[in-house]
Amino acid sequence: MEHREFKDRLYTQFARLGHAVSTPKRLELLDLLAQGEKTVEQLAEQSCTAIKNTSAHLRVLRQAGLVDFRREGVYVRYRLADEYVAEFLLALQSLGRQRYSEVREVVDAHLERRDEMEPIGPAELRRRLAAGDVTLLDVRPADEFTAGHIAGAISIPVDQLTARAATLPRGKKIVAYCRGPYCVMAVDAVQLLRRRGYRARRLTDGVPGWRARGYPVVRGSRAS
Amino acid sequence: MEHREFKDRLYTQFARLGHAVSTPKRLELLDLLAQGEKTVEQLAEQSCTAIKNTSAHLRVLRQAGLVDFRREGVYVRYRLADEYVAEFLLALQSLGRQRYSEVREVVDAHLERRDEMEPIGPAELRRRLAAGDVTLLDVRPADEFTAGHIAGAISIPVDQLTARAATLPRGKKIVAYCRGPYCVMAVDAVQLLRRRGYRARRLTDGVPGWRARGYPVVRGSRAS
DNA sequence: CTAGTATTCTAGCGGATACTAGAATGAGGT
DNA sequence: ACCTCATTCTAGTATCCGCTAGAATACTAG
Repeated sequence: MEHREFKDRLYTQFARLGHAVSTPKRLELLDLLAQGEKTVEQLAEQSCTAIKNTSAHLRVLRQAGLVDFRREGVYVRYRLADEYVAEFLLALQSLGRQRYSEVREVVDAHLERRDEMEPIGPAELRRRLAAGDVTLLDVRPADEFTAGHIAGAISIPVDQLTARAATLPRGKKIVAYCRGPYCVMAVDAVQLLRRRGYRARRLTDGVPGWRARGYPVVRGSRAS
Repeated sequence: MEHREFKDRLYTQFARLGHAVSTPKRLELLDLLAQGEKTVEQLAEQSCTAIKNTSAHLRVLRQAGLVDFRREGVYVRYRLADEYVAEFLLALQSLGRQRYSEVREVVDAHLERRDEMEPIGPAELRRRLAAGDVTLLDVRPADEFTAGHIAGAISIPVDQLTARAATLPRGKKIVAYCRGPYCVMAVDAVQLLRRRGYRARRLTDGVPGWRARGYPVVRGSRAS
């Protein structure tokens, strides 16, 4: 077969992608980067990995063309190479959730309270935002909010929520979101808010899932 | 961090998927299986791999939950676990094409004649099929046609095309398709048909891409 | 220039895995 | 029961890769 070499080359290229996402740590790093640009140090801390190790994984991701970086002063900031990488990540996790009962079991075991959060989907939230009858709360760290948040959201990182909950309007329902369906911050936030008497629910997705639907995402530190 | 174990478990699961598609041979096997059920022997032959080796790769794919199998007499027939696996494959290859100039270069170098084939996309083909002004030709092996083909297509495997080309209607335009955008069979078919005076074009996609759009796919050995 | 910090590079170790060859299993046919 | 054939399992080897620690690089501040 004269086509052998062609096929080998072609599938070798595609396998670069597979190789890049064949490791738990790299998938976690990509998920973090889907929230926005981050330094090596931030990535290492947030993924509980040694910096050297993080750097090595980032090197692999860079060689696979999934991430890009730029120097900014002393720091090196990494980011996803483009939005299609984020979409691919979503597709991978979607297939994982579908094919692996272990994923569902692990998530249910750790976020067992999830069903009680009355999770709301992106489509319904969009309608409610348009109707203006919900307060949308981004509980991620402030820099991730700045890097990109759902239009109309206000930012209160979950570790400041105890102190700042009182600033939230009492009457309206609150919807909290965080990094994505496997992130605990929104779950914690909803639980905290409910204990204080707010009517709070959890968004099933994070910014990447919201953006993938073509819904509006805003950059900047202040929601209007 | 108490969540560490949760995250590790979760991303370890997702990494199973990545690991499964981190090898050229496994990607090639999945692509072949996207055409329909095949025996180990067929897969080994069509991927130019030793049977033992093929079996080992299929084992990995099985453990990753991407393929399923059943015994049928002496043979073991493998198939994709479900349609979402095929969609994921398409997503992976789409990102690969987008991110890797090597993919485009390799494809262009090997299928250099591709642009001359006046490739037609699925959406346009669908309109033309509805209008009834094209003959749709499936040039894959007969068993892949039987396992699933585009509604309205007729089957002439590319290696029988020389003998059977005369049965094609002269007046209508012909659109040929094969396994997908990286398969050479349709390119060869179009070239052969044009030398004989037919007006032939090539479909940019195969059955998996057609199906993923929700367009009609038919099983069975005869197109009506 | 020097000092300090963030990040990358290099080398070594241990575990995983792709490939190969030989043995074993499982189903059908005689 | 026996034989045949498709497939899988087991064992062995070479290779790759993830982790770790020490050295080197790149930038900033003074």
